[in-house]
Amino acid sequence: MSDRDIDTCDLQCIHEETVNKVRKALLSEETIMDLQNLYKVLGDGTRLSIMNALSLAEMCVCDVAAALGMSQSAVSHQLRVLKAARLVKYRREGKQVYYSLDDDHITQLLAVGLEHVRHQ
Amino acid sequence: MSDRDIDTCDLQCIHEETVNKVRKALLSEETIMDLQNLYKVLGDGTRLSIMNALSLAEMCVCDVAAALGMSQSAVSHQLRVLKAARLVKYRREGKQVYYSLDDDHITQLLAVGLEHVRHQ
DNA sequence: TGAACATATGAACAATCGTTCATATGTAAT
DNA sequence: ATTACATATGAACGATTGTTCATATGTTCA
Repeated sequence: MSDRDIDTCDLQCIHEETVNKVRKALLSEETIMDLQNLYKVLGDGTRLSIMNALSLAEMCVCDVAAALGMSQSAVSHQLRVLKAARLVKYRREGKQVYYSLDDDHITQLLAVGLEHVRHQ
Repeated sequence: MSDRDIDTCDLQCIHEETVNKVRKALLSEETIMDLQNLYKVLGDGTRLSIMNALSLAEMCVCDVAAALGMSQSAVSHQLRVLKAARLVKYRREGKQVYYSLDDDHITQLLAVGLEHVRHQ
């Protein structure tokens, strides 16, 4: 009963076995959405620049703004997005809030992308 | 002469040494743009689903459409984007065009993302 | 408590993006 | 050549997103 027909589409030329096999093995919609959100967050030049900067040193918000030539507001907004995606962590010290990459795993995430980009 | 002042921003609270050190070590704008484009392409549920499907089997366009319940047009449009980003490759056989992931490197790119997502 | 300052956030506007619909291209048979 | 069909592409519309501007929050020091 778990094997329903393909009801969403009536195209021809289908390799039914392959299609059915693949359908059963697909990642859950939720996982896809999580992945989508992760890569979407990384898919912005500003945020990548921030990540790049933070991979070089822990920095407070206005350091990041100065290093990248951006407004404080824009940086803060984007750090919020990065924080929500668990890509950066922060630490308060007096009036400043210091940001850094969440863990080494994140560095790897960037490294794999860099490898692909440079592999041209 | 390579060490210009910070002219784009006049914020206070700057750790000048850190900022200057980081500025010098930042990736080039071009590299950032390439990375942005890569992750932006991956930052879409439809394209991730297609990648997911192709990681399970080589498939022709209408197989992908059937497996994911999408229109042929939408799939074709997205495959074009994936192709441009060198994430998938294709092979013509008669009227069909078979797509698959470009190489093992791409599989790794997805795997690292998956790891992060599941690491919650 | 009040001033100074680092950071965060809300609203809004411009730009970007993914889909659909219609149609074009290209391949294989008759 | 003409028909059938798999795939590709162009235009356009609606939705999403990143920035700016204005302002709020929260911390330190006098």
